[in-house]
Amino acid sequence: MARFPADPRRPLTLRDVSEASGVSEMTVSRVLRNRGDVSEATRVKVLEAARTLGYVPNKIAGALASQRVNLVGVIIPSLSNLVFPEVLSGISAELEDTGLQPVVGVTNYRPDKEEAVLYEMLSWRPSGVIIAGLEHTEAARAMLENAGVPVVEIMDVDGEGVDSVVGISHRRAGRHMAEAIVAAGYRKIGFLGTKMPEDHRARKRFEGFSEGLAEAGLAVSDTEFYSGGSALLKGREMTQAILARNPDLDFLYYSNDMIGAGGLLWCLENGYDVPERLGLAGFNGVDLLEGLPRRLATMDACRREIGRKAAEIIAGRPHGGMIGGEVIELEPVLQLGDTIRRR
Amino acid sequence: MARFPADPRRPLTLRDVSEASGVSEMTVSRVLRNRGDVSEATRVKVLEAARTLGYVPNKIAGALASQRVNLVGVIIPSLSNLVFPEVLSGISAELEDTGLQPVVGVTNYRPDKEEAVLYEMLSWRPSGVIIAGLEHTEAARAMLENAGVPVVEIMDVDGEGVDSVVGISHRRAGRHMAEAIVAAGYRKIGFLGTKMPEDHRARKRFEGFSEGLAEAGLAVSDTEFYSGGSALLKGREMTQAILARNPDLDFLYYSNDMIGAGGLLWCLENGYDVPERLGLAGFNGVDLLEGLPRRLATMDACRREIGRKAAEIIAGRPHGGMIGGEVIELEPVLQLGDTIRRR
DNA sequence: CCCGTTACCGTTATCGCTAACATAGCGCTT
DNA sequence: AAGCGCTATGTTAGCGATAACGGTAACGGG
Repeated sequence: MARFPADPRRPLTLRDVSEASGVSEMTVSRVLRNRGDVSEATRVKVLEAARTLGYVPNKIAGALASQRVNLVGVIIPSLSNLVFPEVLSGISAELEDTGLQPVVGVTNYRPDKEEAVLYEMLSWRPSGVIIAGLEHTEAARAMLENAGVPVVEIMDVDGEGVDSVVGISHRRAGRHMAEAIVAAGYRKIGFLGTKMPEDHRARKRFEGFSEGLAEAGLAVSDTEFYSGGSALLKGREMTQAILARNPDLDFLYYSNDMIGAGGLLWCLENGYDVPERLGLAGFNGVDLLEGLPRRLATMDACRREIGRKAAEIIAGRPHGGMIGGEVIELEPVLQLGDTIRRR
Repeated sequence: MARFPADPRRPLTLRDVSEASGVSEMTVSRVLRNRGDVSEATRVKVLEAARTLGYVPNKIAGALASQRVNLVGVIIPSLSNLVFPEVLSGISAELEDTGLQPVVGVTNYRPDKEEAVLYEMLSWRPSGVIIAGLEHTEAARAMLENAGVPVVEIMDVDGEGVDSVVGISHRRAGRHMAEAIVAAGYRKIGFLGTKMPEDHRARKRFEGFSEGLAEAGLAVSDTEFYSGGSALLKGREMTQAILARNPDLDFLYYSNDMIGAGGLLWCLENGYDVPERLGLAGFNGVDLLEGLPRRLATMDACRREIGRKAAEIIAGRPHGGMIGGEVIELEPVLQLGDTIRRR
């Protein structure tokens, strides 16, 4: 892999390839991008030269000249939540052969971090932005509006979006779960969730859940919140705590499957009769649940599908075409599992 | 948020800000990058103008002009493995206030995908590359060597690196586990793992494990492999299968904690005396294990620490300074938990 | 033999920003 | 008053690619 140019440490440019193959830079550029007419002979010559030199195109220069960037910014709160990697996988799959590529930014559920990440992303002039949630700082919202590229807000449809929106209604999801629980005859219901004030979706589920209970003349009897740590362990601890405080609860609704799984394990170990004496339910439908001793009731949050649809919208917009934003609401499916009694 | 320029849809540039604030583009650039001396008065003026216009700098142009890119490419096999998000979190934490920013690429354990992702990343001329594993295609290796930026290969030290290497020896990890198991008096040992031929680290653990047993005059009595699906569930199924085939096994070594956890749950449900009659161990030390009925024996793979150290190396290299690569080997810690008997 | 077509390839002018150098104004020294 | 050293700002010349257009060779029909 010898280097012809004078300074062996200078990074390679189109010119190096052009000199090595005896054609103009423009022709090399055409070959490398498969664009325009190039004779088979020179095409082979150029590719050969590029390969032996080990040339890697400089997309920075390319993007500046063409005003085109094949990146899609994806902004999510966390990677350790398991839900978001699944959304990502849906996005990647859909983007696979569109020439577009996702770039991920993580906010840790902090609005200021989200704003910073968004700013950073937009400074690379991506072809589109996919961002979790509908709640943003004022500045972030302004940036999204003025970005001049398609924006898709995902996960949640309960609120006003900037452009397109793909998600589920967490409020209705909570309400549906409440209805199912009431229908199954449970009456003294506890709620266990995260303490994070910025987890708007969990909050909306809780609100919808409360409303659903209210319609049946019920209310949440007790709540327990946590933050940080191993979710499975927290689920155990919280379950123990809430049941110690309130032994006559007959249902526990967890804001996610992980703490729900922890609660389930704890209940089984401590001899609770699930689902007769005590019902349990989580949220998300993570496939981890399949390996549990009993299948926890949950609701599938359509994570992969949300990713797919969002990517589809970005990929479908013909280069900045500002068509009106669409709102796609998916229907989460209730899975009763083995922890809600059936009759 | 009014727009002064003629065409209201034209993206903003430095010139717009410069005209709005009455100074040269260069001065605006200086203000926005906090570089060079600018009087407080003009600084305020410029920031004000930039803010009201909603200007977002164009890093593409900036990078081209300055030959500097604040991105670090991070290439990992998967996001659903839980291990890699943790590595990522270590990287992000360390990069937090260096001005550098990680950009993630996922290979799905496919060498050809890895090569493609690497090519794509290098075409953006990042300041460094962090890549999982030591095994790459020939072309990928050549790209890494000629990239002209620091490269850190992570997770594994059993092999030859391109530049710097941060990880643990999976071979020795397997061997240590074997020694601990033998020392605890187990003799008929089964191994359960992934089928993936490209999971070199799991393979190396298995090899080291076999060597460790061999030194005590033992061998792996039976093996069971899987691919895809819910790891927890697979752990159950494999455990059932291997024990049905080979009821006198007295120890099961799992290649990761998830299938180990599934196995543990299955064993407990089916009345196995763990750890007396049957010992179990996994690998990784994921904190999910804390919520299990019993603490699975495992070895911490130092995931966060690996991320930190790798990022530290990238951040510490003064802009392309090609100092010789360092090799940092971390020591995984054996945690006996409750599933290896102690005497 | 001329001219229009087609197929291929080169030239020129940016893209938006920053490195490096140039310059202007100021206070102070000697 | 000239000269010096600052500080604050402007000017110039690219960075490495691509868009848009221009040019040329080869060919064929009239």
